[in-house]
Parts: sequence; C-alpha cells; structure tokens
Amino acid sequence: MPTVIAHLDIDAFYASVELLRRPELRGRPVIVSGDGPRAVVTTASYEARKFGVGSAMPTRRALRLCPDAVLIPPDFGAYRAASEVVMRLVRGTVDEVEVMGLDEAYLDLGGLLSPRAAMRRLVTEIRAATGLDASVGIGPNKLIAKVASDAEKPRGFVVLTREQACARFAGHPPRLVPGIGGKTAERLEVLGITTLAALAAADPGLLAEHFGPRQGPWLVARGRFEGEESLQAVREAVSESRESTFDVDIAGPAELDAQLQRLADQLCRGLQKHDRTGRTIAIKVRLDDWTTVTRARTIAHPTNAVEHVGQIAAELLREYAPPRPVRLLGVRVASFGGVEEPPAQTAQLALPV
DNA sequence: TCTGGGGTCCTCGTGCGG
DNA sequence: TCTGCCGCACGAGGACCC
Repeated sequence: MPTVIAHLDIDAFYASVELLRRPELRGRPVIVSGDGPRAVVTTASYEARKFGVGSAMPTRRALRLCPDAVLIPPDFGAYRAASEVVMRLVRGTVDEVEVMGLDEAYLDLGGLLSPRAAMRRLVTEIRAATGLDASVGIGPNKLIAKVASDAEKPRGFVVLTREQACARFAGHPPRLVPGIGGKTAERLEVLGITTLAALAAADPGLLAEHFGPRQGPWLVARGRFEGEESLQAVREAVSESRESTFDVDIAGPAELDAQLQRLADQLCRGLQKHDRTGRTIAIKVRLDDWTTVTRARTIAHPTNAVEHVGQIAAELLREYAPPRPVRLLGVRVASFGGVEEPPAQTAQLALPV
C-alpha cells in the first residue's frame, strides 16, 4: 500500500484564536506580540501580512509598517486549549499522528479508503468545533505534504505526487523547502544553485564537498522532494530551558546573578512539574554586540533542584565573566534521565589492542 | 533594521581509555 | 613501554523550526 501523508496547519493560529474571542477585530490587521521594546511578532493576521508584517519581525518595525494594527499580547493558555480540541479531532480521524507544536500535525492516511474525503471532513469538523480554518497538504512523504499545505494558504487543500511537486516548484528558491534556511540558501547561491530544479540536478558529491558527507546529499534529496515516509508518534523532550532578553542591557555581576537565579528557579519548577531531571546544566549569554556564548557542565547525578542548578549556572557565568553588557541570559538542563552508572564498556571490548 | 522564547539536530574539536 | 588508532562523551557553536 502506498504511503499517503497529510500535513494539517491551522491558518495564522494565534491571531485566529484571538479573532474568535474578539470578533469586532475581524477584518482589521492584528499582531500577536509581547509589548517590550525588544518584542518581536509572534503571529500576524492575514490583514497585517498585507503590509509586510511577518513572524519574528521586531514589533516596533511591524508597527511602523502597519500603524493601525491592533497589538494583542499572547495568551498561551487559550492557544493550548484550542490546540487540544483540534488534536482530539485529528486523532479521531487517524491512528498515527505526529504533532508539531500547537498548530500543526502530520497524519498517516495509509489505512484510509478515501484520504482526501477524510481530510475534507476533518477540516469541516475543526471549523465547526473551533471556528478555525486549516490548510492541508497531501503527498507521498512528509516533505511534500508540508510544502503542499503551505502552497495555497489560507484554507488551502493541495494534493501532489513527487513528480508534480518537482514540476510545480522547479522555479522556486531552495528556501521554500523546510530545512533549508537563509544561511544554507546563501551558500547554495554561491554555487549557482538558486532554484529547486538546480538543486535536484546538482551533483551530490559536489555538494558533499561544500556541505559535508551527510548534508550535501541530503540537500539534493530535498530538491528532489524525497523525504521521510514514516511518522514519529512520540517525541520525547531532550532538554528544557528558560531565557530572557532584558529591556536594557545588564553589566553588573550582582544583577546578572540575580537574573540567572530567577531563570534557574523558573526552569526547575518546570522540570519538577514534568518530573524531569538532567545531568547537563548550561548557560547562554548574549552580549550587546549579539555574540552568543554557551557554557555547559555535565555532572554525575541528574538533578532538578534549584540550589544545584542555580549554583552550577552561577559558577559557569562567573568563569565566563561576560566582557560586555549582556542583553540575554538563559539556563538549560539537558541529558534527561541520565544513568548514574559509568559508561558502558562494549565499544572498548571490540577494539584491537 | 536592530533583531523573542523554546526547542531540535548537526558538525566540529578535544580529551580519554583501551 | 610507547604510539597510533578508534569510538565515545562532552562542549561549543550554529542552523533551523514553530
């Protein structure tokens, strides 16, 4: 049986949830964003996008582009609640689902007699239950499903074979494909690769010379719309972190330490709530010139105790001693569920002596 | 124009034990 | 006893995603 995968994506999710609560704003440009001087746009409604406003844009700039926009602070509790309703309907449609964040999911449609009809029905159900619109892409792998769902937003419904995807997007830039970001696109351009057709036709060996033995051939496969055909139902977290960007840069060690302890406290509460412990404690420091430095230490026994995490984070910060004012500070705990035994010796047993 | 927060994954360098 | 090699764990940085 051939693989059939759908990608479902709620249109302008956070902004749409806000519009449901405040129907009087319908038709007006809406921006969901924090309100600090360094805030960035979380989501913009389609009306705001017409002015060039987009996600991750500094909010001050967004407001210059669209002075009449209504600014709404994010309410993640409301988004989680809406997401739960959506995902319940998704799971009622198929058994195998890979949830990607609050507003999107991959569905394995392999067992369905009529995959398209099932997805049409799901979109109708979501609309009836929540008032939210969704876009759907259907294809033989996750990559094609994802690109297809993006192709005709909002309320898109696009079904593509691999050959159709190659033909339809041949002239588009490599950046269209998830996994190829701005930096990679720039490096491809240096090699004269500016379209997906050129990427698909590129020599994997040549790209391996420039991008490494794994990433080079992987990029060519992306250009050919070859991608994963199976879903990962359970995605276990591997780290948890808290970070914050200050409204004004901080230079004093005492104030930095106080902020670090505040973050460690928040983080450990979160870890305890999720019943997680980890062996690696790391800090992240972003200076006023945007250089970002991380420092990490791995300990023998997993922890989520604030005294422990806070103390190690403070030591790491003291050892680094930021040479310039700091705009962002973060704390992270990783290596969850670390075993306290020494590492296994199997590798060494196989070695020639 | 002045760049969030919370994540994942990859690459590369290094130190270590056998 | 010494050296080279190998695989691994770890640390740091970076790209990318929602």
